[in-house]
Amino acid sequence: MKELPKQYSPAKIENKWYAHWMEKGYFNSTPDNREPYTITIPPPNVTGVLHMGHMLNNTIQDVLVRRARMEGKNACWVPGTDHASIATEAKVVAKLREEGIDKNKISREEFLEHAWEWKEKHGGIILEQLKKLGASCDWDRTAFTMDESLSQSVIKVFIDLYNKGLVYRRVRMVNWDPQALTALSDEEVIYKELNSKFYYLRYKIEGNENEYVTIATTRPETILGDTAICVHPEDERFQHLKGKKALVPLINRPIPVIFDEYVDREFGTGALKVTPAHDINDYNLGIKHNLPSIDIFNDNGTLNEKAEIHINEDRFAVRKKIVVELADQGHLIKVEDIVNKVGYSERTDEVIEPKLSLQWFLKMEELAKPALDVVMDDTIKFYPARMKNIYRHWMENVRDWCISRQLWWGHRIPAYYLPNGDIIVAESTEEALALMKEKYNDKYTEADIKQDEDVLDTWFSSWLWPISVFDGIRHPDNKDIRYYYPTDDMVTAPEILFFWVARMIMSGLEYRNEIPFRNVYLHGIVRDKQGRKMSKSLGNSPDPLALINQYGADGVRVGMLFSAPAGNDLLFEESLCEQGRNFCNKIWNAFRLTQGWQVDNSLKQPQSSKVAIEWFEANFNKTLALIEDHFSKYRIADALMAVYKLVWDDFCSWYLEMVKPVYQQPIDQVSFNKTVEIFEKLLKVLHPFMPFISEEIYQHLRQDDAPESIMIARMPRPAKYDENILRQFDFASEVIMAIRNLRQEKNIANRDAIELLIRKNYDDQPEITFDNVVIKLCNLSKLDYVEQKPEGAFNFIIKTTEFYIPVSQNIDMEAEIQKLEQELKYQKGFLTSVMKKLDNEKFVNNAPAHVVEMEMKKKADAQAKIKVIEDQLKTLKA
RNA sequence: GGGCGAUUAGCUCAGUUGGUUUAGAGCACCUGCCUUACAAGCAGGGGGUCACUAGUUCGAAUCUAGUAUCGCCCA
Repeated sequence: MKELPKQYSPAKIENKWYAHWMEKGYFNSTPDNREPYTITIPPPNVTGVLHMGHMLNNTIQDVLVRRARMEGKNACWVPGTDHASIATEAKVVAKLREEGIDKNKISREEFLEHAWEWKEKHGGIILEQLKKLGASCDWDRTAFTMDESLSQSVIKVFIDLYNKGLVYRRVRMVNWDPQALTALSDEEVIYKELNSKFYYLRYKIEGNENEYVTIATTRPETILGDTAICVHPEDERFQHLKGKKALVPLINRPIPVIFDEYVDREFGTGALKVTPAHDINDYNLGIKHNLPSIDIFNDNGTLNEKAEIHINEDRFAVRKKIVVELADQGHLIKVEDIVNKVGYSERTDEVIEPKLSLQWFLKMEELAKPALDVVMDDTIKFYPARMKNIYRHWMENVRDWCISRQLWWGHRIPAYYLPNGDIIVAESTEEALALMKEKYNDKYTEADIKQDEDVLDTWFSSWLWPISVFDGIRHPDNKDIRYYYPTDDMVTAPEILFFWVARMIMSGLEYRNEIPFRNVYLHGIVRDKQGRKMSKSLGNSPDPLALINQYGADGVRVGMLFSAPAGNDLLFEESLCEQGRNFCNKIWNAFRLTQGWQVDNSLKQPQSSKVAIEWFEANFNKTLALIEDHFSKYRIADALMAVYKLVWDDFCSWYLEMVKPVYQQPIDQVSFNKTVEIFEKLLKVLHPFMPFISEEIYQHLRQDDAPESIMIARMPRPAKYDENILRQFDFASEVIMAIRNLRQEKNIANRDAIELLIRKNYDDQPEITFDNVVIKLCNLSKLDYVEQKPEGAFNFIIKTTEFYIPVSQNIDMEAEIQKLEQELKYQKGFLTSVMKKLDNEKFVNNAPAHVVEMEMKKKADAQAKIKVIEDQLKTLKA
């Protein structure tokens, strides 16, 4: 037999098996008569590279998919990427700039050519990286949100929603990103707490030389866009200002003083400057009081001519300058420190400018209601369930979704504008022309219509993902969509619950009249050990591929899952991967051990091996049931831990030690075959978590008639098992541990054989099932049952059975007595606590019968044990 | 400011409608071992008044209220 290395080395093995699986097409799925199991990947950003969050996300999905496949389901995991409008466009613009090309100087078509070129070259790196992790995606189905079929689906949906009156175009206050030069949805704005300054500014009252009104603001540069001062109608301090006008400092524009209960009298000075063009609340006030809006900003965040001063200077530069000017001219009363929240662009990290802008919106209210219902009534189950509350809160307060973006990379909005202001929404220019002709005859020609320049929000394509990857929008009755939809599980992070999960549910209900998935598993965010989010700028994120090189994909998968109890953020530590790698090594060495055995088929199976096998099988079935229960609750970390202990503790530490032949002795045929069979079953249970090493060893062990890959083998199902043998083993293992402990305490080397004498009390019959195992694991030369306590022996008590180990050396009687007295004290304390309950009439009367019974048994056990200890103490002291 | 959730061993977490030996796991830690599968290992061990206070109950880590601290979401 070939010599196996002492240490498992994953690199070559992992590449070999992944290539093999691909070649055999095991990842591919086509509809058949089996039950489907479907996951659509949360499409990573096409500009992205693999980070730890993806590792966790995709490890979980792969575990679920591989398990389902082994359960005999037709498993389909659809991979893909989204086109990430803003991020990709930013990358392409930057690349062009490096090449000396200005985006503004080239046409839309030329730009898109560059963008596609970039995508072909750099997009999808992340999918290649997922292969290193072992992801069993059906790569033939790889989708991209700008593929033809998915693009057409997006356009179709836009048109349909427009025709239903759910999509509309309107001037509204939007979140403007002055760097990306586009509007963003509310969800793309991240509010950060900042230490800011609160400037108290006084405005002169028109016509009164020495009269002022003082306001407080964090954004002094916006005074140039003020169109009113607002105070509370019941505020005594400002009654005299009724009908008066204030003058905006520096530019002396008169603005009215208005009265509205919106103002918080306690906050600031109680007087509020109103800038309708640059604050959402002011905007609403402006509408109510019919105020003009003065938009003082250019799209790039510099001031425009409406500001009158500081034209073309940046908003933050102007803030600094204007404070000085206000101070010089006596308008600045004081400056306070204040903590406030400022919105930043999720993509560019630029400070968001609230801006009035003509944009496309999707009405959410009607779509949200049914999407809320299916989650609240558990048609779609959330794991962890508490996320339902968060979901509900959002869905009940949902606002219309701004879906247009001032970008080129993405799905161009299919709206065509006519010279008379009419809008035609159509799938193509040809169709738009046809519709125009229908409506206006030959009044206009193609030259008169102009398509909207903007594209749709990327999420407006992602929200169709579970449908569009199966082409279910364009062809609602195709075989794939009918078979795979609704999908089974959606695995994602809570941070995109609203961006994505909620909207997928809406679109699913709208376009399939059916939920998109049955379960949503929300895992936490991967953080470093100090609880900080992993990020490039902090440099606290390990490189996933480097980790895989170092610990193996199996090791890293195990490490990720160990730290990921359901729903919690996980604090990642590299040592967890090390633990995963060590686990691989343990499995590998168990394999090496069995490989080294010579089989002698003339040998009779020892009783100890027979009983070991019976015990292991019972234990295996019990654990399988536990693992299934964990999976049913999406407790994947717990399921893994159960497998880990089953393999390491039960199989390696107990079972193999029990059946292992003496060094250089052969093993009998029956035990060998059974051991291989057990090992194979364990590998199957391991496979979803550790696909590579399980396949490698499976291939060594498998018989010719077994499935040719563990990937397509069947997952063992729990069978009935004998509780009795588990109980007997528990007792035997207690005895074994006690003897090991005693050997260590008394310095008796393992190679020195010892004798064990057992004295049963209370007429108990000896249970001899595991006696041969005890003899073997403890190196006993003799095991006997006796009536009398022997002289000159160490002893211990388990339950009410006394154990003696005779020795020639002197025994420290004091120490033995002390040990027994300590145990006696514990037992008496325990008995007291039990008696407290049993002496309580209310307890005996009210508690359920089985609880009282249990307490009675505890009492009897404790009393019996106390008596044994006391008897022993008596003899020792005599 | 509004809402949600958490607080159990040094760390990360279980603890399933309140009752299974006066609370469990993994890691870390301590002790002893190079015992021919594995030192990426083996054998053993210590460690918690379940955040605090009151209440409900025969019985509370578990239910209720309040307090403190932390986290997340939203404005």
